[in-house]
Amino acid sequence: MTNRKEEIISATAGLIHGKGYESTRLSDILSEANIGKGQFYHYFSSKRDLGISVVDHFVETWQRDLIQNILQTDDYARSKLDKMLSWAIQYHESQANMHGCPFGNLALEMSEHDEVFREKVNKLLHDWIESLENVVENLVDDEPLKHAQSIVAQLEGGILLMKNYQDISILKNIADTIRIHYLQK
Amino acid sequence: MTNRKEEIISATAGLIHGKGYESTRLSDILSEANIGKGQFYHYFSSKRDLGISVVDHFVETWQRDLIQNILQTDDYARSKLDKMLSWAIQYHESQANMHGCPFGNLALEMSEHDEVFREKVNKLLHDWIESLENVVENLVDDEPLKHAQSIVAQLEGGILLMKNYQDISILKNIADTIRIHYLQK
Amino acid sequence: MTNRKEEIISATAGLIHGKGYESTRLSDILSEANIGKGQFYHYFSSKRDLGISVVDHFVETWQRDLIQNILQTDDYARSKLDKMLSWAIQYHESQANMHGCPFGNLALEMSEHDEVFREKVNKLLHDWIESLENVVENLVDDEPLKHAQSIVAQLEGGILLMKNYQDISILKNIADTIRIHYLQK
Amino acid sequence: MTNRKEEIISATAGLIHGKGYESTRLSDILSEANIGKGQFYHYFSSKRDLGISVVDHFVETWQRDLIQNILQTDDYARSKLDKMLSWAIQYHESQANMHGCPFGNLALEMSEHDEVFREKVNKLLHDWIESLENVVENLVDDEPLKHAQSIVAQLEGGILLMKNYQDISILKNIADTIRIHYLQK
DNA sequence: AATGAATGAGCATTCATTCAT
DNA sequence: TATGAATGAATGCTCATTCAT
Repeated sequence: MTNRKEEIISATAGLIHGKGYESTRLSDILSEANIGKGQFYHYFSSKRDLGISVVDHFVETWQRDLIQNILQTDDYARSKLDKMLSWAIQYHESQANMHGCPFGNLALEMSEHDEVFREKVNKLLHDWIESLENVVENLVDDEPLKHAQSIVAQLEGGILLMKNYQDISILKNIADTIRIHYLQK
Repeated sequence: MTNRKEEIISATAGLIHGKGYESTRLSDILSEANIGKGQFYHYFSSKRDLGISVVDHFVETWQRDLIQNILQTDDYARSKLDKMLSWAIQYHESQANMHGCPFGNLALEMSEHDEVFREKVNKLLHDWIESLENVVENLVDDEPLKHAQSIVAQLEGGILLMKNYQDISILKNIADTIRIHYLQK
Repeated sequence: MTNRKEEIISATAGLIHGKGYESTRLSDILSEANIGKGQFYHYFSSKRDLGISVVDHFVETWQRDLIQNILQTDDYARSKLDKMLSWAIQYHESQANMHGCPFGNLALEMSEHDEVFREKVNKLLHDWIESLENVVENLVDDEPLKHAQSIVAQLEGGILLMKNYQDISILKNIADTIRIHYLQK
Repeated sequence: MTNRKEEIISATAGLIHGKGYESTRLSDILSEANIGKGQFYHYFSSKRDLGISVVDHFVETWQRDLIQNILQTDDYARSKLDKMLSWAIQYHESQANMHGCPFGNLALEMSEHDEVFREKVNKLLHDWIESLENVVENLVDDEPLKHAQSIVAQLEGGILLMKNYQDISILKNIADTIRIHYLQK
């Protein structure tokens, strides 16, 4: 049953988000998903194969929750940007430990090691920026792409700082600064 | 002579910058520094001991090149911010591969694994933001700390995007956006 | 099947008896048991884990062969003491090299290094002395505990001398002396 | 100066008594004796060379303190045996931790590994038993050698038990039993 | 007589993957 | 489908000894 495969992917997604891809051992996955080695290799050909499925899983979630359900709705641009910022903060507030952004983490860990990981992360970041560009062009006069890049960079950089400070307030400050710049007038 | 120790640190700094701390194997260090195992453990008590020395090495370099020689000079605030952005771009342009920011990389890799690494990275990020706050308060009317955080976040996030895109132009875009916002008037 | 685990324990028991715990290298165990490293760590979490299993194995054997089957039977006290001495001599005579008493060896090697080893050895020695005390109280008028301690000490000391002399006759002399003292009248 | 060599031997004697020969690392010796590697290899050709000197040192001490100054004096036999027992107890009482008998420890650790160590320990044990035989022949009617062996075995076995119990009272019990047997009449 | 840098074989352990059942 | 025994290269580290100065 494919449910089992999905369960393994979900269980591993949490591990990879928290510890990174390399530091997530097969044994961690096995005990987290409560399966044996044979079953693992029945569903996946290698740890990397699972890793790629996990990235796909993250991508699907963000495509749906962030891009489709927030950035590509019929809402007002101001509202969409505001919702995106709230969504980001709530995402990190809901975690017991501040693991950071799964894509930011994977971007830094895997970009130079594995081209397939890099491209999948790249695609998501690109889609995010592109969708945000369409939102932002209603809010600025010039070069909406650069504004979208700047906003995403601020968020990813803010999450990086937040993770290192282990303090969510820095991400909230960043969100405030973005709101003041683009929404307050 | 202590030169040998410095050589090992320098050689390892490049490896850790490029591959991360965990993925840098002792065997990589040994062949990069052209030494044997015994010699390594003569100078360092463990891989982690060396890792900490490497972080200290990065911190010293940035404290000198970025904070002292750019942000804390007698220069005009506008000039300091401009030089910082140019320095960042030149730093990444000079590398064969885009390894990203050593501190950003370590922040994401080590924050949740090793408190000593986290604190050292944290101290540098904090000093950077603080020095930048003093610069920025001459350029904005309100809450210079948040502006400094926002600028550092944009740079770190921009470097993260750059590394994943393997394209430096995105970092240049971010620098442009910062210049337009703070310097152009 | 758990047989494999037992095989490893048995093979290692001989090595530890002959060379001591520390001097028994994992590589010795691996080639003696004819297994690979991975297999070893499949059955045991560490060398120490195996070491403890080996001590348990020795304890079980002695509890059965010496304490239950000799000292705690319904036999006459004189007969029990006599059988114990014969058992001890035969134990060391049956070995190609005189490795000494596994518990005496471990007592001296491990007492100050590892509390778990010490306690396990301690328990066996204590049970031995206690069972012997019950035997001896039928043979002496005063303080059977001290007599039991004295007999065990003579045997352990005699085995120590035997091992250093590499000559079993000294142990036989000790057994004679004990027989003359407690059995001849 | 030869004083330096003696200092190294003395410092190492304590280490080997406490930790055994194998577990005493060259680095332990170096820091205990406060010397560098070069100096060590100036005085000794190897760790084993030092180890043999340490055994010689122990042998000399016991030859003097036990055999000459107690067993081979003009004292009464009863007094000599009594003094020997008191000397043994005081020897172990004066130590912070109960390291056991240096010769018993070395006998078990080295007998099967190194013939030179074995022979040196053997010689001392033999001399001890021989001297004690001469004492004991005044106290018993038959086979004084076996009595001397029995007494030494009881002491060595008692020290072994004492070390494993980490309780000196068991050695005192053994000494009592020997006194009652040979001295009380 | 002395220093400590350098060597390298050896150590216990980890881990993704394969294979027999 | 599923189990977990088996593999073996690789990892970080130890340690007695040698060597250049």
